Amino acid sequence: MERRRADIIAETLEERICDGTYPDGERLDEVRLAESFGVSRTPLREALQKLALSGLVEQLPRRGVFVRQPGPVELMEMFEVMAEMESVCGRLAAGRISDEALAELDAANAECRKAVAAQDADAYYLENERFHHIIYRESGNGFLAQETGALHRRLKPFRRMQLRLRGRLPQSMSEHEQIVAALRAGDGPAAADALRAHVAVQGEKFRFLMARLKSAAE
Amino acid sequence: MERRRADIIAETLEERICDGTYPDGERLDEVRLAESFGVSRTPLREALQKLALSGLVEQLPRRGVFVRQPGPVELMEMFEVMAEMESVCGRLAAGRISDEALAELDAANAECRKAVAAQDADAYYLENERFHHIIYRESGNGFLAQETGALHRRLKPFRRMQLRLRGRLPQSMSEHEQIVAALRAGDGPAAADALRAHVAVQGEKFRFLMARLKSAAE
DNA sequence: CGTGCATTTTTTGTATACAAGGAGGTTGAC
DNA sequence: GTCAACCTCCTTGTATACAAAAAATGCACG
Repeated sequence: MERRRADIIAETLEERICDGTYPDGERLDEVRLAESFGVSRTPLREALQKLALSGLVEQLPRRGVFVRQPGPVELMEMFEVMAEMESVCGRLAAGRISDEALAELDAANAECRKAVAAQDADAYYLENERFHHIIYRESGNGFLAQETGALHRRLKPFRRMQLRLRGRLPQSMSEHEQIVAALRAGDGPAAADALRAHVAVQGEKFRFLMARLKSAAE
Repeated sequence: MERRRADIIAETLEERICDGTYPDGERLDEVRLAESFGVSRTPLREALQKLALSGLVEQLPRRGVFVRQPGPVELMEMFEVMAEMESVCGRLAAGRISDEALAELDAANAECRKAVAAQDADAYYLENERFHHIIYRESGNGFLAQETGALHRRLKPFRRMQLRLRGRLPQSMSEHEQIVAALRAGDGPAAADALRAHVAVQGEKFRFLMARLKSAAE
């Protein structure tokens, strides 16, 4: 499918930006990166443009590309949108979800429960991701599922963080169960509210983390 | 701001794809287009990649790029998402909108009314666009406003179409007034419902147009 | 006459070479 | 001594040249 060097490079750079290897504001030097990847500037430039369109880097004409980590304000905005989109997915899915998908959700939740028992936040996140993607898909709207998935991906590192807060795992777990209950009942508004709250609380927790990090830095 | 040839070319191509100059499935030849623009393949390729990321063309590795007009199903999906996003904008805006913005909405509506009286669908669409963008902005969420605007832009040619249906202009007008009333009252749910319905009806009208075109072609 | 393989040709992907614009330093004037 | 203008170097943007892969064509064989 994607056998172009440029795409592989874009993927790698995206990962590095998300995991913080390149801090905010860092200039990404074309020639140096090209060397390090063992390619010429051409595919590297294509990769950078791809990143620019995803919003991960800013491209100042004739000046270079700079890593552009979303600030606190933008992050909260993104979490708000994420909450709303998941909410919409849930509302639509409530009327369209199949029995098989409900079983899948149960299975994912069972795995989540195991992870909670094992206090394994990473494993929890993995299954949590599966859980959410099932709902996106069951919205019955491929375009919505894709867009929601894209935003989910972009917020991934930040969503993960807040799971490490004490007591968050069991709380998230119970929210998941409420969501499934609403979906099983075919109650659109309830599913919408439950999902919106579920994601909104993630934003809140994350905000709290940010504030703590900031005050710790001072 | 954007003084790169590649960006200008991307813009031009985007327009041509949207207005149907290049039909669905058309292969976009790099060398021919490069010649026609009087540039080399490099900036042209960058433009094509940009379009690929916006979803306007599909890029088969080692095979070329092809215009990819959204099919009826995908279009309806996009309209559904559009309706939901506008709805969210409206709900948020109801609690955040300023008096100045309300005045702007009134002004835009006044212009719309003039266009209705003049039976000028183009003028109507112009002011209609302004109307909606004010609401996006007043959602108070820059990220949401940007994403909603992007989708609006993509659906633009299809939104325009349905305005030419008989009786649609006055109907749309009255919907606008309901929306402003809900926003002025600070009634989030009402604004959300009004906006969702307003956009959803566009999707419906558009679907009707599609069906008619299709049957006419047979 | 049709089909399958090989060759040729076209086209994409990548590398390199060239041009243009900006950033920073140095020098000269006030 | 300081400010400004000019010059130089470095980086980005663009063009061209090269390589590899896929499509097309022709030839041979069944």
